[in-house]
Amino acid sequence: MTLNLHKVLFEKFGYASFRAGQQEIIESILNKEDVVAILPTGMGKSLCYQLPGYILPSCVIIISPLLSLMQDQVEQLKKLGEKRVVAFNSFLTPNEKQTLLQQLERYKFIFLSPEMLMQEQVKIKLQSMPISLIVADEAHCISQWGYDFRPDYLRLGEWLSHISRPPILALTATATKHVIEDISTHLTMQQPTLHIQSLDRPNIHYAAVEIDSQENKFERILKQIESFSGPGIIYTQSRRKADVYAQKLSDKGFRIASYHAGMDQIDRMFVQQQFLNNEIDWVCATNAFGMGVHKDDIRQVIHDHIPSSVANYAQEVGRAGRDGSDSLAILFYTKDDEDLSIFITTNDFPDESHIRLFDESIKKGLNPNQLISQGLLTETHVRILTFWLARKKINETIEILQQLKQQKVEQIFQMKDILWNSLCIRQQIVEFFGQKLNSKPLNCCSKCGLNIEELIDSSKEHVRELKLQSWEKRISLLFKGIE
DNA sequence: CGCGAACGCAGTATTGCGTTCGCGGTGCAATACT
Repeated sequence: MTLNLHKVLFEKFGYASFRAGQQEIIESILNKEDVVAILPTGMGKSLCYQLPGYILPSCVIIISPLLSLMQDQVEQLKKLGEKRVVAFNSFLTPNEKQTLLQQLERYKFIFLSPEMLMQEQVKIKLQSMPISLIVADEAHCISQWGYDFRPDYLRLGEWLSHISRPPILALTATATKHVIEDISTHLTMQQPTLHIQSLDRPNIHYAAVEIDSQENKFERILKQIESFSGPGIIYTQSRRKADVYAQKLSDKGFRIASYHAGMDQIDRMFVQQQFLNNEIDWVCATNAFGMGVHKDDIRQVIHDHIPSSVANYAQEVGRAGRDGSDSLAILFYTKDDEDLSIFITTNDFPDESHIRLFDESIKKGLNPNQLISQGLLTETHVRILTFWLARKKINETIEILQQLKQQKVEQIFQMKDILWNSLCIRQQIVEFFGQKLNSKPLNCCSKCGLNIEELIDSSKEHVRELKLQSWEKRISLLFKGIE
């Protein structure tokens, strides 16, 4: 078995050895176990389902949260020479969809959103097909988005009960014990095998800096990107601020663009591509930016606010330093940041009046979409309430949503506490995810003592080494291609 | 909730002040229109 795996690894992917955790995960999958795998960003998660795909007899279904992520992975597989790969999503025309649906079993790797999986004709088709493996990519989304944003994530359990259920693999970079439980519940896992790598990223150095006023934040960020270079991401809390900062920094001569959900899909893809191609050095973005951005040499992640949870923070800073070289995660906060964070994360929640309004309109047989066009409810409200009121009584729904809202507020306080107290940031993050930190790197974080000058030197040195390495690697791949 | 921009007013300057208004994250799919 082991020999066989290495053979496939080399022949299909061109690697001589596995990275930490990969082999164990793949062996569990081939052993027909349900698996929850937690691998830090950049540790080769996709290989964990791609390789078994070549060994297992039938297809692999990958549930993916973002269209851009699907497109990326499809392209990646195509580059490896795989033709039997497809993303079944709304980029397809109705005709293309019908055609594809009729010949879906021809494909080896099929990417879908949870929303698409819930569609009746997709359900029926997948019921009739042999499936070897189901993968939940970025599985923390089940917990993070399912309850109050994209309820189709919570419908996966019901969906799974209607197909001949193969083993399931859940992949993520960040999950607490609670999130792991959520994942296994909603993916109907009985006793999943856990493969958990250390979440600590020793080459990421943390800093939290208090700023006396909102107005001074920009000047401080400017100073920051002048002294410790990019490429990097600046996270802001609003779309407008992302645009304003990007404009101001662009005027100062930085190669930068903004990125947020208010932009066209095309523009967003363009910015991401420019960043990956080193045509710009900075992206100033809301939390819309990041998932699926496979850029290895991100040197800085700057925050202009307090993130809405430790999990979000870990995801965002985790995008730095995938190449292993020293990187900086620096966060600027003012004491009043939390007010806006609380407002933004809880504002969308349907309250009791929304819930009763929705319930009454359903009982009267009215279409809830009317309430949207009257401006009484948002689309998200309707989606969330449709989900909960179909499963819970009205009073239970009110209570559940109130609790969820309260949890959101608590998550902000947890984040704030990590920044404000005097303890090591790294240690607190690692412990938040239920792990133990064995050792701290030099220049660990702003609370342990951080010398940014030293970081700049060492990061330059490491980048130089890496460029040499990748040159050798490129040559070896070239020869492989000729053979 | 809390901030900043825009507005309105006074009334003889190109500013000052109080008030109102608008804004504030994350995505899918499908539809309508060019």
